[in-house]
Amino acid sequence: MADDFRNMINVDRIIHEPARLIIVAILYAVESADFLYLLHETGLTKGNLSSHLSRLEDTGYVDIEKTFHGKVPRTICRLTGSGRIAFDDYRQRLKRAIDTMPEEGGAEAE
Amino acid sequence: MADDFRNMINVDRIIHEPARLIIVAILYAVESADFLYLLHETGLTKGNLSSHLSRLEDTGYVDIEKTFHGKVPRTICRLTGSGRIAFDDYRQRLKRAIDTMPEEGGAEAE
DNA sequence: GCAGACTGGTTTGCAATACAGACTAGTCTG
DNA sequence: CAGACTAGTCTGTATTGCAAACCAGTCTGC
Repeated sequence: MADDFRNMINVDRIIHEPARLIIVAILYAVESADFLYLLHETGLTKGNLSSHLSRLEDTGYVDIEKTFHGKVPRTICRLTGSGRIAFDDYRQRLKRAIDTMPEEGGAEAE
Repeated sequence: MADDFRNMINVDRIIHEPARLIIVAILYAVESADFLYLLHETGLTKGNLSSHLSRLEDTGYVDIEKTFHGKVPRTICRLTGSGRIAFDDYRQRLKRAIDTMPEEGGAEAE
C-alpha cells in the first residue's frame, strides 16, 4: 500500500533540507536571482546561504554566474535543467507521500 | 505571499528526517508497534532504528515500553499525544508548503 | 550441560552536515 | 585617506545520521 510513503527514505537529501528547498523553489519561480535577493528572501545568514549555494552548484542543480554590476561584484543564480527536474520530482514524491500518510490510528501491529 | 512556504525553514527537524517521519507515520497509523515490526517496515538497520527511537523518546514523541514476551525481550512503541500533534502539524505545514510552491518560472528577481 | 547460533536490541566511532561568526577584497563617503 | 559599507567566502564547532561492533540473554545440538 504505502510504498509511495516508504519511498520517502530515498528522498533527495539535497532538496529535502529546508533551507535548500526554499532556495530551489525560489529559483524555480524566478528563473534568476542574485545573492542578496536570496539572502533576504530566505532569511539565511550569508555564510549559510553561500555554502548551500555551493552545494547546489556541486550537485548540478544551480548555475552560478559571477558578474559585475558596475563595479560591485554580483552572483547570479539560476536553476539548471536537472535542478528543475529534481525539484519537480521532489514535489511529486512529497505530494504522494502526504496523500498516503495515515489519517487515523487504531490497529495493532504484532 | 508564500509565507506558508517560507515557513518551511521552521519545520520540525525531528519529524522532517525521513527515517523518523516514516516511524512516526507508522505509529500514527498502528497505535502500537514493536521494534522488529518497525525494523522490517522501515528497512532501517537496527542501530539506526534504535537511535531514532531514542531521539523520538527524548523529544517526547513516542513512549517506549520494555516488556517480555515470554522470555524474549520486547520493546513496544507508541506515539504520545504531543507526537500525534507534532505529526499533524508537520503534515499540515508540508501540505500548505507544497500548495504554495511555484508552478512555473519566468520572472526576474533583482 | 555447555558450545555455538540466534534474538533483540544498545553503544560507539566515524563521516557528513548545517550553521554562524570571522575574515577578505574591494568600493564608496565625508 | 580613514572608516563604513557591500558582497561574499572560509573556518570552526556542534549536531547528525549511519552502520558496525558489541552485549545480555535464550535456544539448539550433541
